[in-house]
Amino acid sequence: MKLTISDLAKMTGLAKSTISGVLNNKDGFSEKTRQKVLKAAEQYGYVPNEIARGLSTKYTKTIGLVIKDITNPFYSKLTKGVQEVAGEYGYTVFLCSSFEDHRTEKEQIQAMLSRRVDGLIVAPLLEEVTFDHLFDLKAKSVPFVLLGSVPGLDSSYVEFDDYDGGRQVTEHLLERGHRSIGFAAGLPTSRASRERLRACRDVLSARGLVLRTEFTFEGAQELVDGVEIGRKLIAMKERPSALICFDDVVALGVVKAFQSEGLRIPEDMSLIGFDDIDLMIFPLTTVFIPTYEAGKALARTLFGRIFGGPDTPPQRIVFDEKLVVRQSVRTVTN
Amino acid sequence: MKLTISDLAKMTGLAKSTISGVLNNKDGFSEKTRQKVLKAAEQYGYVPNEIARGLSTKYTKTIGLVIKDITNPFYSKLTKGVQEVAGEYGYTVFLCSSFEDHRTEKEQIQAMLSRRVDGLIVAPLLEEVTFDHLFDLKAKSVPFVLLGSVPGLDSSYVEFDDYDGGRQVTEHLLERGHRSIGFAAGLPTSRASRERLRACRDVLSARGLVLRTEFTFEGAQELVDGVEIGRKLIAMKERPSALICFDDVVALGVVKAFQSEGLRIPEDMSLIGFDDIDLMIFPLTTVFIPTYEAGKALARTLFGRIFGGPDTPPQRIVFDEKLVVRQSVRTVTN
DNA sequence: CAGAAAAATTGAACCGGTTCAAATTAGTTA
DNA sequence: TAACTAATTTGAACCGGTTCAATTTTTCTG
Repeated sequence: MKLTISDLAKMTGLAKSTISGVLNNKDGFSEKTRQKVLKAAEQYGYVPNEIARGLSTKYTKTIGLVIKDITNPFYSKLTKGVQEVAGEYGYTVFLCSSFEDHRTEKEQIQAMLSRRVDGLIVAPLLEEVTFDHLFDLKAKSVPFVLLGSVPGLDSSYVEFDDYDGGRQVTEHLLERGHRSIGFAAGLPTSRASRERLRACRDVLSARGLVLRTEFTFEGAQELVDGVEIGRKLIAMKERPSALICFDDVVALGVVKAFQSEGLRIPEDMSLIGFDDIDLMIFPLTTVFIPTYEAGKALARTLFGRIFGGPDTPPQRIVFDEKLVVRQSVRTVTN
Repeated sequence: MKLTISDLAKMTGLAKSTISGVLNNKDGFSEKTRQKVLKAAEQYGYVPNEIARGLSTKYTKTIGLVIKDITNPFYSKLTKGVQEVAGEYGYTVFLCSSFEDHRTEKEQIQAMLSRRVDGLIVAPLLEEVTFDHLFDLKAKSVPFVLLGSVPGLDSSYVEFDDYDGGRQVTEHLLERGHRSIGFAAGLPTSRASRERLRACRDVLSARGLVLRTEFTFEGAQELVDGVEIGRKLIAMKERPSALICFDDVVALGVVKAFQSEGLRIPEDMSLIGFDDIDLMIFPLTTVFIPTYEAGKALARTLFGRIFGGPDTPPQRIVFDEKLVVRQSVRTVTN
């Protein structure tokens, strides 16, 4: 059915190796045969089989991207960045989603490896015990770059200064006079969330304040989680004057809950998010995170390693986070 | 470096074919050798090379997904659906974005073919002249499913009843008393947009009304496009009483523009979108489109064809669109 | 316990490319 | 034109699996 290099060889009366050579632009072929081959390939619509090529060259021109959820603007924008750079290099990307499940993450990585990707970009779930699969990658010297560093693993990574983002946000709230602050944290598997929470606690305690447990929520990930947290807050007799949300999506959920009860942000509670997603129309004070740029950086770093060989020193890239003040935080005057 | 089947053969003293057979769960092997092979594979961490396997079996356990822009919730949700079903089948998906460029779309498809994907899901750009690449797929009998039918091409597809969606929306506006309606259409390459626009015109003209050219916009795709259209509308001395937007993202842009000028929806203009995206917190009247389900259906249909062979009759699946009335359309009383 | 049948294992060819040393052809030079 | 060099072209091995007819081993039967 499909035309192979041997077919072309037969048709042109040349050797397989000649066809291969010409098609790969190697020199040492007469102009005559070169044309003959090219014409035949063109005429019969020859499509090289990258699978076969990959088998001998060891390069599949393929990279794997393992993220948590493509539906989240954070990851879709990052993915776009990765794709764009990959395209420049003639690479195609396998998209895998861990769906926030650790076992799935491992399986996906395994699937990528068995498909012999030239490299991997992984946004790993943070699970205390089991980074074995990532250490394995290093041991097998598979080129890979992580989104977010993993303790003890000396690898390339791209990350955001989430601790500083958490700091900026908390200080901003303090400056605006807030003393009672709540925190809607993400899943415990999110490094970013942990860092932001840690920073928040640090900044507060430096002022002699604490994050009260009843104002601290966990596992906020999707819009509905934000809605639920919003509802809980509304139901409380006493509310924090401001809530820091793990990301804009969760913040949107909180806004939705408040709006549906006729409450207003920031009048009834101040709100802050992270990511600065494009689809935001609510004037949410948030933290800009260069996800698109990070996606590109991840891909560039990976290609650096793929083409640079196993001795390429690990790259660490940290992007700054930047507070974007809009109108969801009010000034508290006592 | 990497362990191969021949390595295992040497280590166990068995033949390559034995290793292969056991690893593929073929029967006809004694329990003793079976264990021996399995143990060795486990112990030395053997990872099968799907590339090599693909070369002989012709199955790469890989499908290609060509969409327009992963950043758009419509496509990211659809992608999630595709991924989920693919995962069930042990398949991995190549994600490609055409970035709304026809040449890129062709190149991406070509790239997928050269990587010998077992099948393709394509959300094709609608360009009058050149569907050749899709007809080619059929000619080469590559399994593929389209998102949206292509005129003259007898292939499997999954689509939404966009015409009916456009009808519902327009009739809803008419019922609410609107007579002066605007339309922010998507890119001319969008089938959905065309259908909706056509339906809108049809319904209006059945009532003796027309879509005025100055109220008809084209090329709305991202949030910023919506913002721009919103600004233009605000600047007009006379505005339509309602605007139908190609999708929720564009509608959000319009909302944003209005809000930033202190104007309100629906008081100052009614607004309707399409998609019913999750991230919507504005009470936008919109049309629900089951993108996630469609993604699953696309994948299922594709696997039906992949496993069913070339004689599998083309499947056509049409999902209904359903108006979701919220609060962005006011009732006009003359 | 020989002989036949059944079960288990093997070896070689193949998938569609790449690679490179060896062979062939063309071009120079004396 | 013979001899030598440079330019082309080729053939065989290899990449890591799968497949299946042929062979070897085991088990069963009379």
